[in-house]
Amino acid sequence: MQPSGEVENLTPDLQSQSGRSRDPERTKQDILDVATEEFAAKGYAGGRVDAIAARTQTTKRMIYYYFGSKELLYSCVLARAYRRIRQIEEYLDLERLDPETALRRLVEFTFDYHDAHPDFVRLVMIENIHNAEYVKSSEEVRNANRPAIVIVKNLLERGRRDGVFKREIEPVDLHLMISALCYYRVSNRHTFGTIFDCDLTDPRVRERQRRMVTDTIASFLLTAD
Amino acid sequence: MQPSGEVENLTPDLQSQSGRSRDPERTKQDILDVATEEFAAKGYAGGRVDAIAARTQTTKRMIYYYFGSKELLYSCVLARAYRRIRQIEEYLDLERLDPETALRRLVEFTFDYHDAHPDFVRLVMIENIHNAEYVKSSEEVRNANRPAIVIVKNLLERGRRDGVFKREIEPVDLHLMISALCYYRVSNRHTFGTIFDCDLTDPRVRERQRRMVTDTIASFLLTAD
Amino acid sequence: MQPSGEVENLTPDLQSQSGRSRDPERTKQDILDVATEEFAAKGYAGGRVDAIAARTQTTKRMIYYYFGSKELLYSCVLARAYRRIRQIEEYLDLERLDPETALRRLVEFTFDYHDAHPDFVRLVMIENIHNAEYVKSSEEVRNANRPAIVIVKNLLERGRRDGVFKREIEPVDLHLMISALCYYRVSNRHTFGTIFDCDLTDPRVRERQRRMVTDTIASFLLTAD
Amino acid sequence: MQPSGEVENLTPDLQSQSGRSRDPERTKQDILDVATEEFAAKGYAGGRVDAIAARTQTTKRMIYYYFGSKELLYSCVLARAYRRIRQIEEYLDLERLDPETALRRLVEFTFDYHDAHPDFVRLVMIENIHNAEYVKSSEEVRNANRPAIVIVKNLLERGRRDGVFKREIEPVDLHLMISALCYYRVSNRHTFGTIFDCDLTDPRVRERQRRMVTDTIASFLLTAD
DNA sequence: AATGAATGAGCTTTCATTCAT
DNA sequence: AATGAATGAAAGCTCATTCAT
Repeated sequence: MQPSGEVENLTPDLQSQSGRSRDPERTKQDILDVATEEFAAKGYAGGRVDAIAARTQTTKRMIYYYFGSKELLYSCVLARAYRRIRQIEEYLDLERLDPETALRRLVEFTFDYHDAHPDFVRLVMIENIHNAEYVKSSEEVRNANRPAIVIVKNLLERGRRDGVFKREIEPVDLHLMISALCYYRVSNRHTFGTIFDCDLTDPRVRERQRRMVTDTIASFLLTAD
Repeated sequence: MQPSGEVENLTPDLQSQSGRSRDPERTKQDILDVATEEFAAKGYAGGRVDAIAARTQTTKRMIYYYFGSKELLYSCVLARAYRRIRQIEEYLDLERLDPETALRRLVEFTFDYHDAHPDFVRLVMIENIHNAEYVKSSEEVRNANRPAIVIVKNLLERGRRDGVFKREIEPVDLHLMISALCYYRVSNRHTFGTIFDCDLTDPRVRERQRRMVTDTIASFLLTAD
Repeated sequence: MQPSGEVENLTPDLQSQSGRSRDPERTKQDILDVATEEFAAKGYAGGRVDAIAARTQTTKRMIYYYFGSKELLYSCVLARAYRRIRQIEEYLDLERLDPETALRRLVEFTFDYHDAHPDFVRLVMIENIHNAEYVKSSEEVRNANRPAIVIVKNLLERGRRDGVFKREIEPVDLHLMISALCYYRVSNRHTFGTIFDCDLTDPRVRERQRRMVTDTIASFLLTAD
Repeated sequence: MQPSGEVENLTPDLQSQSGRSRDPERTKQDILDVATEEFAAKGYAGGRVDAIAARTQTTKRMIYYYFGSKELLYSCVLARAYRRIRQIEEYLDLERLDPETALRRLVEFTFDYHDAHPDFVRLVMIENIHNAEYVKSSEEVRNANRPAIVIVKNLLERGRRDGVFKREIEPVDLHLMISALCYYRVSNRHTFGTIFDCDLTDPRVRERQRRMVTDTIASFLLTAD
């Protein structure tokens, strides 16, 4: 396939010797990466096991060997996606900041994460189309994500105690608003962008909306009727 | 000959009395109603032409007779859904109200419409999964929905002229925020509800969030840093 | 495929015009015939839907169109096989004959039917390998075959009343013995024939065994310890 | 990584302590025991190498290491089953008994063996479904079982010489009848039991039929037309 | 001698669609 | 204008088996 002559990027991985991959864990991650793209792009029903296999170093048979079924593969994709957002959330470390700064930081982080991970947003969309069947069945996902509310709760209490936050609001409701404002512009990028003729991926638009969303949440908590 | 179990060539028996239904337009609407439910419930790829036919007064063959293909049927479903929200939007009649009242009314209407039409929300989700391919191809949908921005634009101008709205904000950004806050709690009902153990369909929750969302938008526009 | 020249047996069936069969009922029977052979030859698990399709005028798809699944096809094959033996049983008309003649006629008929229908015997073997799951589920098969016991019961009563039959015996036990003696030489044709080096399909062997089996049953009923 | 659901590469954990079992012969017997059950239960085509491995102390790989292929494993299962019935037959020791007693003993032994070994009966059924391909190929099986005819032949000759047996009958035919009457009630337990609503495993039924079968064979040989 | 990892080939089944009147 | 019958193509999945040490 490669003609003779100088070949610079001779990949030093052992795997292609006689077609067998040496590293099962790497193969599994490879499959998960591709499956994430496929399901995020086409949905669960629209995603094709064949298509995943074709873009992988392995065969379709290996997908079943490692994951058992299309459904189980989808579960693993989703579990990993939810695990990742949670891991990063832990780095936030809002406790040391004053309430308003902490709030702004939380919103900005949420904004940035959604903006940077459209595939995660799409997986969540797809999971909602399936009535969250997998999330309902996975205690892991539920447990891993609930702490998000605790973070918001602690922040709210601190802000109110300090007299900075003027509003009464349920932690879950605040979390919902922040999520909504960060999620929608990614999830509905295509319909909204098309209908209103604006490019939601444009960096300038992103910056403008990032400030607006943060200000909206802040102005709500910091004022009162 | 066939024992239990579904077999394709089940004679359609009584349903299509004497073989043909009298009213083609009614038949088409019937198909569209069922198709809307099916696509909203299962997505485009997950939706089954057979399943639509089975819950219709006609046969699968008629779907192809009237709509040509699954894709065209989906287009019609989407077109109708977008047409409907637009029709109702026209009743809003915000011009006669003072800016703040008009703004609150706009948010409340948007909130109520999304809350009352989860199938519409799901169709929009599905269309986004498909990268808005249909919306991109349909001038009708685009034209019918753009006026929404004009409404917001006029309202913003009037509010600023009157000195009521203190913020500089792009009409499209305001529309985005209102939509996001109303859409997310319906679109992500299942994942959000499951993870944070709250019922987003509960009337009390709805009322609380309706007020909160309206206040959030209002407080943003009516205040300044 | 056929070279030019005189072609005597031009089958007058219309079916092969443009590849579509005109007669669905005939197609179904065709599939059932081939499926009977396939399942009888290879068992349920060993039978291949592809193999059935290949020997049919239709495609594999049609098998699913008409029968829904491999399992349902197998059910239909079995139902038809049981229906047939029952239909023929009704022609026996033992009532008019004296008890001994009637008994001999019953045995001979049973012998001949098994001998002439090895595929039926094989289907029964296969059904027993599957613990009669289909027979258990089919009221039709059970109802259709139970009358066989009534025939035996009536005959036994008549024979005892007339003083011809000297033995006390349960109808179901007599039926079992007759069946066993007629069934085994067909069901175990291959192992028995191979091990003991005899051809159980040889007409002379069949005649000898037919007489023997009949005499065995008769001698049992007509004598007493 | 894998949530619920069976996946192939489940680590075999504790089972093969330190990776290797000490006793190869014991392992082989273990595999044969499980394989006998599996093939007897599901047939050759229906039996699964995976299922056998799962219920064994070893892995699927070992089955291939020791037996080479599914087919060879099946052969070994069958060989062992035939070897066993033969071994026990040798204990019969009919020579010392008078002809009628010996005959009754032979029938009763055959009856009891079949009744006690339904798996053997099922293996023979399965082998017949496969047209005795294995038995045909195995000189061992053929040689080991033919003596059964010699036993019957000697008995018949002795009985006729003594004037006790009145019938002319081929040894192979007598063996066939005895086998048929003992085999059928086990082989067709499920279909016969279901259709005629009787439990052929009930001890009282067994006793009744045991006597009947023995009497039938005896009455046939001891009487003449 | 023994084994964990991997797999090609082929299985049953499903799907949107068209044929033929 | 309307429809019953049929179907090609491809999907998800399973099976006995071999690779490579």
